Amino acid sequence: MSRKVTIADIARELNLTGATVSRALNNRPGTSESTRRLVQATAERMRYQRDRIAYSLRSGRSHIIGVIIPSAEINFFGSVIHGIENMANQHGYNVLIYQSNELPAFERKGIATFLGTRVDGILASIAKETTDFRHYLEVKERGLPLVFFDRANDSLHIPSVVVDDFKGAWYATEHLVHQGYRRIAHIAGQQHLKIFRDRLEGYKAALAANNLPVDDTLIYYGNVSIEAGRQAVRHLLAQARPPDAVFAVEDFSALGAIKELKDRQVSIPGEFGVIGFANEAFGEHITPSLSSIDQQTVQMGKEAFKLLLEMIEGGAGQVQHHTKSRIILEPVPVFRQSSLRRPLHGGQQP
Amino acid sequence: MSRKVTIADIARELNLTGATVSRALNNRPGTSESTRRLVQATAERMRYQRDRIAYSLRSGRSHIIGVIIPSAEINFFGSVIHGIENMANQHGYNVLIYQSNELPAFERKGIATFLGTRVDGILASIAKETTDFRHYLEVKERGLPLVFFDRANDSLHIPSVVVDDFKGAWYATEHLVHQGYRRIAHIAGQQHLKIFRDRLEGYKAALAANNLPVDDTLIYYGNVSIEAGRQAVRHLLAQARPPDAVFAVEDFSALGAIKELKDRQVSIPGEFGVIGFANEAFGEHITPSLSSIDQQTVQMGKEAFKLLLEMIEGGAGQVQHHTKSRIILEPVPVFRQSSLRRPLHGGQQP
DNA sequence: CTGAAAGCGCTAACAC
DNA sequence: GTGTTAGCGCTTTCAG
Repeated sequence: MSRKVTIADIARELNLTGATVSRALNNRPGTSESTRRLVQATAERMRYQRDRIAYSLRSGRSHIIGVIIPSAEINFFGSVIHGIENMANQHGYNVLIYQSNELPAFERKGIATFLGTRVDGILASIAKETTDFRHYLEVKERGLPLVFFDRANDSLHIPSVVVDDFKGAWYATEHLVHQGYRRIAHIAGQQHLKIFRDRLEGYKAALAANNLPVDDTLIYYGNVSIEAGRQAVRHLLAQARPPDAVFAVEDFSALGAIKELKDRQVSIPGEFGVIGFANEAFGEHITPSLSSIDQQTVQMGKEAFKLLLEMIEGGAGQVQHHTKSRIILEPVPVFRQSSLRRPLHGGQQP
Repeated sequence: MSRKVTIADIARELNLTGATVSRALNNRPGTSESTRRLVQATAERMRYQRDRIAYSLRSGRSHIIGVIIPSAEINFFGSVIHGIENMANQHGYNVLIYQSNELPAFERKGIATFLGTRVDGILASIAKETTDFRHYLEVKERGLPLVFFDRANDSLHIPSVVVDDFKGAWYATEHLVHQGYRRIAHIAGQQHLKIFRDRLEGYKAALAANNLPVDDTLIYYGNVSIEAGRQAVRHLLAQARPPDAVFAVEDFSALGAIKELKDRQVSIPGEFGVIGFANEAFGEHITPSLSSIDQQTVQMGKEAFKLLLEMIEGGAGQVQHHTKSRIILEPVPVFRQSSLRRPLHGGQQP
């Protein structure tokens, strides 16, 4: 085990002192051009590598950011992490992962270890079970930069990066209208989550804007699962005036709906149109392929890191005023077979 | 920004000295029961939190492990990370993520930053483009615990956790035999990757063991993609004596094969059986649903961490001898519609 | 332009 | 049992 080479080693080698070597390595003023070059060359030769722990202790900066996600197993978050890590890496930061498993207790533990590790900032997506947000507010009060992504909570006044769920739902619903569907149902998600509420509102608004009535009997409240999608279809088709299309709050409900419709020999998209939300990987491969709304996951990760970085570098105090503290990404519709019964072209409007 | 509370603060509060407080907090011998309790209570009250940076600098241990993966966007790795992080968390460790993006240059950079951060160990899955393994050998020589997962390289003699690709391929192939298929083709992957070579060998061995000839014209060498799967089917069906089933080296090729077969109105599994490898999420949802071999991703992450932990705690030197340095996980067949043309039951053997 | 010295917060040796 | 001291590796005053 070859011992690590330290600044002291280099200093000894060159008959200098640690201070000078440090200055030279960091290109700080107060060293002659020649010694700086000499020092840097020897450092290279000796394979010197700055000890970030010591650096952190001294400087108070770790160049590490902490990221709290519900689970790395969920595709969506893997994709966001991808965006975060790539951007962080470009800026000399590393990424510490912590999974909440959707439980507030883990969130608190994650924040605690992050504080101990002196991360320079925290990115977080709130756990489903979290209703008390004090641990997040404490982070803010400590002056540690914090940015939410995807699952945010506006009332906390903490910067966030989210996708525009309202608009995405609007796009999805309006697309079904343009495709000639007239009774459009909605499979809704748990209403205590803002993202699902927003989608419901977007759905309603798009109907209204297109002079279609909002019929509460066409809204099915489920729990975001394949089974909920199946149940929704059973429920909707049993009605006196059944719908001819459905916008599902996310892709798994949409998948359940498609499965149930196929079981009942309802042709998609001919008799019935389906569109989901999230653009999960499977949507492209099922039959019929699933139309959906893409949430720009990688971009979300990148924007979240950039916002955090501004806060870190700007000094957390001022950021609230100087930087845009709420970034809303544009959802991107992805139209596939499940909702297309007429050719797509530019002039879709009536 | 309320300043951090340190051991010194507690000591001052109690008219003690830092050393005693430290001992008490860490339940180390040499403190009276009463003071220990007192100290711990005050620490709690003052919301003391141990500074891990200082701890690390002093102790040389960071309780952080570094994980190098090709990309967090790939499902498989997200799932492994899930296993790693959960297990690490249980043992008081945190996980630093670094993506290689399949490039050795990033791997080297990742290792360098990990060394700087004094991670206690490294878990890595080798990038596809990596052919020179010196950076990994250096980690080993420095005595820093290192474990490969999934993408390993035996010749380096570095501990690893992998799934038994040979056996998985054997299971897949033999299953097709048991289902009555007699001319079984294989869509192979790039042969410079060991995992793909092993699957090819498992396929051949299973055929031989079942007294079926290994016919080289039934092996298609592709590049692991949907398109390769389609090409393979086109190629195979054009032959004088076409196959009646195919074992694809992974699920995307299998998916391509299914798409092409459906386009050609070949009935699955009646006329033609298909099985893949990896048990990707989409396989369950396509039509027909895809049979595959599960790679135990979460388990892989957990085992990898446990092995690394043994090395960390045991002292890296001895581990080579004391611990099982190569863990081979049992692949788990998942039989679905694409390969089932007779009912499954216990007595499958002829 | 360079050196000496202090200190980030913690723990481990060695006193007492 | 508790205190004193030193030091992990680095940066940053303050002197020279």
